Amino acid sequence: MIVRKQNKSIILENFRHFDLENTFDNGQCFRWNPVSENHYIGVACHNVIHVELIGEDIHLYPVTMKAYRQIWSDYFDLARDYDSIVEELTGIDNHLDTALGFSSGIRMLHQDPWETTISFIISANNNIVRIKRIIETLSKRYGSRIDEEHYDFPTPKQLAGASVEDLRACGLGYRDRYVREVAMRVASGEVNLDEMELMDRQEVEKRLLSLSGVGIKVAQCIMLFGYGIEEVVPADTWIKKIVSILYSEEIGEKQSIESFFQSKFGKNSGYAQQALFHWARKNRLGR
DNA sequence: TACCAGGCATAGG
DNA sequence: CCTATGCATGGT
Repeated sequence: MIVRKQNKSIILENFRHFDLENTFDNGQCFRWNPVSENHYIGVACHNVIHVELIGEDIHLYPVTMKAYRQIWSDYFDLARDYDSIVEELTGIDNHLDTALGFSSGIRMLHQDPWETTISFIISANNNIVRIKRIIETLSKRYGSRIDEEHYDFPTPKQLAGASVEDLRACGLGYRDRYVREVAMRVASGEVNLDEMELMDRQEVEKRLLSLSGVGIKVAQCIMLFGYGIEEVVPADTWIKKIVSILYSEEIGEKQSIESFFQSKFGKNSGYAQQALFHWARKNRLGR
């Protein structure tokens, strides 16, 4: 991989496996928006950052070489060899092959556990457009200003400063008290989401499930998108629909979707799940 | 206009 | 242990 700096940009030359739409509009993140087909802008890691495909190169800006090494290489998971992941997943199953073709170039972002936790509490029984709107409102009202039009995701203390009524006014619906309770527990230090980075899956899952508004599906999303635990398979309505339509003959009578995926697709089941989710949602499977 | 959305907490069996 | 139900709000 050739990385070079030009003015205020970091340029990844001739970079493979980074499709902007398939990465930023696949339901893993909520603060990225298109400027044009080959240009997205997002708020992540306390910054506003552009990602633009120019020719065969990916441009990240404004980014210093130091920030690239310390923050963005990890956030965009740039060191990972996605070609080998796709290669390992190809040829197992016709449906997955179709989904992988449609969902090419997805990168699994390494997102902040706190932001991921609150975001996926909000995601419960909700749609992606509305989830994004709510998170934008929370950031504008309680987050720190980054530039003229962008606000950072609120810190635990900033969010804990909002009452349930304040939160309800952000359009959270019945999830207002979940968000408040979790913000209070994290702000007080009773729950430390960062130290959980070092724990194993079982312990992370147990702790996440102790948070109000976090059930198994939301916990799995937080583990996959916030803690980089790749083998988890969040089973939302789309994945359940996929299984019922495409794999009902194959899956065991009382087998969980996760164990079905893991036995079929192995350690990269989380990636397989994300490709199938994206393909099903964009093609309105079963509708 | 109904139905649905990256489900959860709670009550009842 | 299990399944059933209510839930705020707005997108489609």
